[in-house]
Amino acid sequence: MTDILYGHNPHPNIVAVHPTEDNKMRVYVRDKKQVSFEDFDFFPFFFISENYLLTNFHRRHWVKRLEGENYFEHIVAFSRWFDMWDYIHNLLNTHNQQTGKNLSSFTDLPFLHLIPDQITQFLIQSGRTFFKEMDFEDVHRLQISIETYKKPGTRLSNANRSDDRILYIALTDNKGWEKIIGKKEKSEKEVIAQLIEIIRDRNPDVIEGHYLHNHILPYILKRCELMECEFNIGRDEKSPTVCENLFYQQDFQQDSKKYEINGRNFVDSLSLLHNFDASGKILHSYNLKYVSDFFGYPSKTNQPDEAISDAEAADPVAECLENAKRIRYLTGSLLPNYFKQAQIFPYKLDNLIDTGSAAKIELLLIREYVHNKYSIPKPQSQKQISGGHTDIFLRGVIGPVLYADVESMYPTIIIKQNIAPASDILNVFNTTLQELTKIRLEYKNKFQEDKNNQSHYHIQRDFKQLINSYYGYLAYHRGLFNDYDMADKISETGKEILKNVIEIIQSRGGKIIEVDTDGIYFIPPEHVTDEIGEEKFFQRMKNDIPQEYNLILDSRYKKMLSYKKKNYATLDYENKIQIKGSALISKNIERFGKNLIQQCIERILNDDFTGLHIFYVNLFQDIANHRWQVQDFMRIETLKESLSRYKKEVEAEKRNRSAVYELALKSGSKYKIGDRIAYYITGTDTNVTSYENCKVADKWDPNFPDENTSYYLKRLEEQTKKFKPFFDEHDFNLIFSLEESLEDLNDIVKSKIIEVSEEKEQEDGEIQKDTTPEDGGIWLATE
DNA sequence: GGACTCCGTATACC
DNA sequence: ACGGGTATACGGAGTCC
Repeated sequence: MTDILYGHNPHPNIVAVHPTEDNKMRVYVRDKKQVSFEDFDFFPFFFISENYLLTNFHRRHWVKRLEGENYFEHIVAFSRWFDMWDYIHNLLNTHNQQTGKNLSSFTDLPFLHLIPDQITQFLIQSGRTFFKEMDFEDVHRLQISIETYKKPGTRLSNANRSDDRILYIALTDNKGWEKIIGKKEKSEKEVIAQLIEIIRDRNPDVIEGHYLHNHILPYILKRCELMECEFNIGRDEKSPTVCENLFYQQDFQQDSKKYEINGRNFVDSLSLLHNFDASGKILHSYNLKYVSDFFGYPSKTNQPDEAISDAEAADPVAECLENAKRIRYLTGSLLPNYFKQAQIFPYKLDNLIDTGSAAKIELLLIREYVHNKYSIPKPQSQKQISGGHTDIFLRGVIGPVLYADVESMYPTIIIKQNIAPASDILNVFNTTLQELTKIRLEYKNKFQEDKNNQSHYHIQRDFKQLINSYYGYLAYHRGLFNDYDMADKISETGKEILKNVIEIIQSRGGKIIEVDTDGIYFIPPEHVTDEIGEEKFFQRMKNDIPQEYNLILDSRYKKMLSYKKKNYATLDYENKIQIKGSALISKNIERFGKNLIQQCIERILNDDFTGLHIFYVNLFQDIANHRWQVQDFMRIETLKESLSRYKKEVEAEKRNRSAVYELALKSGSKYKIGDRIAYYITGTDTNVTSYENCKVADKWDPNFPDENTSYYLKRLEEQTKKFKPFFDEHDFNLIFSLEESLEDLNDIVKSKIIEVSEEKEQEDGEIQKDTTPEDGGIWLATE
């Protein structure tokens, strides 16, 4: 039943939806080249639990008792959006009177469940979704790039300054059309008028830009405001509206503006990139040229027959057009993923882009429950559940190494064991997971067939993430259908599977290095000496585990530096090094420390101990003699709460003082949440209290360096200490000392491997407790 | 005053 | 508006000798 996944209404070719003034929903449909619309009834609704229904509400509404015994067993519907809110205000008042509380928001009413977005409500109610029966290229997408003038001497163009203005606007679309405006037009007002005319004429479904919400739209709207003209580009001929995303973080209001336009979708390539690289480890910047090149934009410099002249490169008009093309390329690669998702989830395209997985999963459930007129549950109260299994067996420099993992372990467990929330009577959870898995595999195969098609890669990647979130949803404290027992069952099953694989590897003569949740690093048995042997060994091993779980040989490595649980580095057969773990790559470490760790890992993995020694000596002396830049030793931290809240908490002794906040308070300038402050440690004593001895990085003067050398030398030692376990003490002291060795260190120093459980015994001097598996000691005796 | 523990925060892995 | 648990590093504050 794919209706459960796509919604039960087959209405094709929907490209936009918005509410009209008379409380209908206007649905725009693209047929070949024309866009038409039709208005449909819309009944705003919410879920409510018995006993809380109002008896004295006289505006038009319907109360429906839903089937089943889940907590929210009534749905209340209205003919007008305003009436629904009226009802809710009455609910709040009644509740406040009865309880003496002073609740101000519907989110505080535990007996009410409301989906706050009108369009999403409509899509749930009607079973419609966007883009059914359409191909991605059928959607008409327009890219926009603006070139602004800035007053000489200023850093950025400012729409508020009368001198600054829009010079050119470049427009492209996915049909290959391109246009520059601002060359012929006499005034900025004419440029904007021309822009509006073009948008209305071309009539795109999607308007795309880089920094669309933070730069392009606010700039254009500000200029329109100053010139007292409308930017009415909506299909209803209205202007964009701002949704001040007023989400409150403690006592501080953080504003992030988003714009909406009736009848079209605004897509900011920045959001797509942010979703692509949420951890911030892949992309080094969001600069348009950099990111489009990263995704493989065929730039002119790569095409010798179309050589780019210097004049052209410096031409702002050409550059502006080039930017629009780069946006088109970027969204062409990243947007199909959301196009596909929009066919499934009841969201308007632009809302879908910044929605989390839990919300998506939940709306699939709710849509089906509404369709079946079935009651929906409330969240279970929070409870600690078990997680994945992690362990480390060997520390040191080890090779060769294999990495095996159970493919999509948690989702597979859910499907194979038919796990679903107890409240999910209609079995939507498991059904949708299976359907989403099919789609993921379909796109994974498509990508295997054509590796040039990046959009297939992105689709399978995001669907994989979504599928993996099904486990997280079960333990999500706000999830209506959460079920902690089921989440527990999944992670316990996962632990068993992993322990089973560990035993199999050990029984076949392999040695485990490190395991985490669903993957295992191990040394193949000695008789396995090459890639073919490894593959054969793995296949034999694989036969020992239950067929429904797919164990795969994910990768093989020349060497591995195993440090602690979740902290290691690998060296592959192309000599590429990958470092993992917060102890080894944390952003919290100063740049010099990060460099040091990287050098240590690189040189240890390559047996270059002499080089490492020289590097260490040089670094030590650079620090001791202030031969470095503030960027090398400053630390950057983000203000995570408001200064007033910080002060309050410190005074109440609920929180420790912290250097960044003290600096922000001292400076007197206005800092807000999210601001980043770079600072360094001053003073002379090694063990200074950092919040009393710190300065903003800008104030460091290379001519009068006042950084705390002794503190930073201590930091240096702290980082090098991490590598102590890899050597005998004598060897370690040869590398990390200032003295010159008479011999070549590469001839005498050797890195070593330690059995971690043995080490534990030695350090603690304790009898080993039964925390390790009963067979843990058997194979340790070998070698 | 140093060594130790405890605790909260930040970051990373899967 | 918001998936989860497991793990390491680190600074501050309190405790003990």
